[in-house]
Amino acid sequence: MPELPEVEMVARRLRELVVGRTVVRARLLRPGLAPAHSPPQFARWLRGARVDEVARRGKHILTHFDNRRTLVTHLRMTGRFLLLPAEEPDPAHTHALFWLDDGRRLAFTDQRHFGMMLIARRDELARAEPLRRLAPEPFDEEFTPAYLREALGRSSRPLKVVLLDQTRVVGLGNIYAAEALHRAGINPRLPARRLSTHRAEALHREILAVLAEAISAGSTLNADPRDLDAGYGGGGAERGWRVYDREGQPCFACGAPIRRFTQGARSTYYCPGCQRR
DNA sequence: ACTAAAGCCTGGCTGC
DNA sequence: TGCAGCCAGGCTTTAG
Repeated sequence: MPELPEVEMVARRLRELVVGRTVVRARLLRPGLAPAHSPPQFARWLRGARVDEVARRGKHILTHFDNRRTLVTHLRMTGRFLLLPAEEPDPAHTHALFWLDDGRRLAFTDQRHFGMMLIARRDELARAEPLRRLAPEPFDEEFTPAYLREALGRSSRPLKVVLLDQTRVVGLGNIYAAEALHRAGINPRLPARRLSTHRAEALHREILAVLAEAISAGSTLNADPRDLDAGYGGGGAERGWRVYDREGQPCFACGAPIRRFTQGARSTYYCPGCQRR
C-alpha cells in the first residue's frame, strides 16, 4: 500500500533509471488506466520524448519530459513499475509499456486496476486535476503546526478520517495516519476540530517523523535496482509498525492490547492505553 | 461548506 | 473440499 514514503522511493529509483532516457515507443494496453486519452494519443505524446526529471507530489509520481508534457502516475493499491530487459516477456497485469532508447522497457502493472495515469502540460499541472486541490507537501515550509490545525479545524469528522483527506494533509494513508496518531498519543476518534494547539504540534511532529523514518529506512535497502518498488514489500510486523496490523498484540509502549475498529469504511488500529483522548 | 456512503477492482481468506 | 461472500484500501463521485 504505497503511501508517501513508498511513492518517494519509487520516484527516486525511477529517477536513477530513466532520467536522460528517451521513450522510443509507448503503448497503453488498458485504456482505463488513462481514461482522459485514447491509446493512440497516449502513445503519440510520449514517443520520442526524453525524460528530464522525475518528481513526486503527494502520492503522485511526476515524470517530466522534454516536450513540456508530464506523465502523472498514481499507483493506488497495486500499481508498480518494472524495468525489463528487451527479451523478457510482459509481466502479468501489464497495462502500459514504455520502450527506452537503451533497449530496456518500462512496464506498468496493476493487478487491481486502481492505478491511474494522465498526461498533462507541465505548466498547467498545478492548476489541473488531480493535483489542483492537494494540501501542501509535509516537508514544505508551509506545512506547520498552525497550518495543520487550520486544515483540520473546521471538521467534526474523526481525526483519523480527516488525516486521510489529501486536500488537508498529503501523503498519509491508512498505515501512517494510524502510526502518527499513536506516536502523538491522540485518539483516532477525536473530532478534528477538537485538536488543541498543543496536540496539533505533537501530531505535526510525529507526522514528519514517521514519514522521514520510513523514507530513510527505505533508502538504505540494498535492493535489485531493477526492482522499482523494493522497499515496501512485506506486512505490518516486518515493517515494525507500532499499531498497524497488530490487533490484539501488546503495545510496545504500555503493553495494552492494540485494538482495531472500522472508521470511514477502513480499519483503524490504536492503543487504548496510549491514545485515551 | 460540509459529511457519509457507494463504487472502482481482484485475490486471498473465512465460514458455512 | 467447494464456494459464496467478505475484506483489503486510495480516491472520486454521488447523494444528502
